[in-house]
Amino acid sequence: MRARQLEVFIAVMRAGTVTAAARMLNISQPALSQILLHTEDELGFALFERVKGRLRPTPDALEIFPDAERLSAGLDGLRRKTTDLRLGRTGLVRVAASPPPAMAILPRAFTKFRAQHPNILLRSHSAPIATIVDMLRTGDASLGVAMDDRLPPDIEAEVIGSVGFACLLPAGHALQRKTELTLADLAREELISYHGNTRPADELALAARAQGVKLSPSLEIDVSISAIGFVQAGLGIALVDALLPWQQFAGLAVRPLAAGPEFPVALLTSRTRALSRADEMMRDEIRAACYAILGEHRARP
Amino acid sequence: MRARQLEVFIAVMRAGTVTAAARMLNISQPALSQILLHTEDELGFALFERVKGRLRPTPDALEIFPDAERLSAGLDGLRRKTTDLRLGRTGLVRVAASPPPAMAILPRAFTKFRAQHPNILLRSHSAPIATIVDMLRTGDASLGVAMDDRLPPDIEAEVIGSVGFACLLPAGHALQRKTELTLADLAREELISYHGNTRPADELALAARAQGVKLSPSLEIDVSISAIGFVQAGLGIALVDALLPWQQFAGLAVRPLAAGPEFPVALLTSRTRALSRADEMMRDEIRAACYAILGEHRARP
DNA sequence: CCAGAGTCATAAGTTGTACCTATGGAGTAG
DNA sequence: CTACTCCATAGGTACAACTTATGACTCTGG
Repeated sequence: MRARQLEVFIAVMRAGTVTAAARMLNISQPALSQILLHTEDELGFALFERVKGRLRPTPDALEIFPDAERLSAGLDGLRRKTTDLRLGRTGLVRVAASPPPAMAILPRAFTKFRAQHPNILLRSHSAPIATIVDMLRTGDASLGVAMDDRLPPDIEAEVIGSVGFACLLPAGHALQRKTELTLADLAREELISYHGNTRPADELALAARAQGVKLSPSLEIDVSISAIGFVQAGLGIALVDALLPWQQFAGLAVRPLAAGPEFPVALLTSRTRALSRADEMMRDEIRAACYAILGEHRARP
Repeated sequence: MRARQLEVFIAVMRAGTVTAAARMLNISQPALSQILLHTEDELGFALFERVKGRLRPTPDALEIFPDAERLSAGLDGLRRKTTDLRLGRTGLVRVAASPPPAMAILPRAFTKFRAQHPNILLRSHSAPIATIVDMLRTGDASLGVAMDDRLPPDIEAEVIGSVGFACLLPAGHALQRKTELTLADLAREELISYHGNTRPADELALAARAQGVKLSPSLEIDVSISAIGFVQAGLGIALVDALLPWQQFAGLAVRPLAAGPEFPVALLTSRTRALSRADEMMRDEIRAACYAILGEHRARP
């Protein structure tokens, strides 16, 4: 099985039809059809049953699909790695992070790192946690920073700090007079917060129940940074992580949430991939930057 | 990077020289040299430094070597798996069958199959017909064997034989002197047979009416094998399928029922699911085993 | 029941990869 | 200097991977 045959097989399995798979791979339908037929001929057994002009995977195809996917992803990762090597000959450190740490922690860590290692190329990816895990697995990133420490077993999560919640008030809101807010203060407010079935939403609900408060989020978001626009528009008070540098944004006031739950800040690495020396140095800088920034939070919240 | 380029790179890394690597891969030295040069050209950076006519790996080559080795090993593994699948050396065959064929046909079919394909995992489920149909639909089994050919339209039933009824007499019963029994012989006996509204019960009643005989089952069972205990306890004569190897059980005498109805023996598959190659081979073995066993029945009933 | 949109397969032709054999240049060792 | 080893180049063949054009089949909506 050649690499191309692997790609074609996977595309057809994912797309369901030859035509759609050909579109995915940006080649013509007959080209893909030929490769598929030739692959089956070489393998000696059918990968798909042709029934009423459609394709249906055979059990044999289902059997090898997971391996094929893993291998193809590995090949893609290697291709990306080689192009990275071509471009940044002296080295490349890729960090994938959720938006809050990407905006709060990485700028400082990258600044320190760049000062010490000026010719190492740095790359930052801001992505949701699932993508970060995927990038670590394929080698598209070697370090990750996220606000969750419950991760698959092949990902190592080192908790390097924790941060509470912040309340974002529209400019001029009455609650702005208090230096910190409690869940009880928010009971009758219009709330903007993480949508249900996510970890922060669960923890907020849990804390509210424990304090005998009933919260009623009326606007749900998936990433905290998207709250900014809604708060500026006066749609309500946002309950989000306290890590993002909210002070930088105009039109809103930030107040810490007292006695609320905490987010862990975790440094992620793949257990199946070794770190380069540059990666290790970056890891140290991220640890230090996180420590420093959380210290500033506590000093001047 | 194509798969072949990966193999060539690894061979050169391991062998140290182009010539030795070409020998390892059983190709000519110029062929391998070409592939290597072309690979470097495509990658955009050198994998080897040419110094004094010899090759020395560059740091970049060392960087990607572990990934390349892992991927190449994975590809080899997939190739081995596919050839195993083609030859039917690997896989899992799950057969769901009613108790009579499960005990009479599957042992022989599995024995033959195992002799030819020792590494294929076999799994047998003994279940009532409704469960068999369910398992075929969900993919929990790919083959079914039952004693009924009237099945839902999404289940294909191939009749591979038919078998009559057998009478199980308690040891020492008066009728034991006859070599075969008729429905008339059973008219005034205590009978153990399938409970009403099942196909065998209906067919028995139909045949009895056609022959002007009135049967009076006094004990109803759902699966034929459960008759054994009742017969051994002297509760009556059982009228059951002749397929199960009743001779194996002590304390009862077996006599064929003459001029009685017949059970079809059907091989079941789902019309919406394809068979793996291993499944197909097992299907052939089941057909053969059924043919052989029914032949033995006719020869020595 | 037919027209149109979708499916997959086939045909014919182009390009480039992966091989081959034959040969040349360059370093090393006797 | 010669013989040996190494790698690269030249020229040619077979096949894999594409292209466009086309046909056969199935489902669906008027």
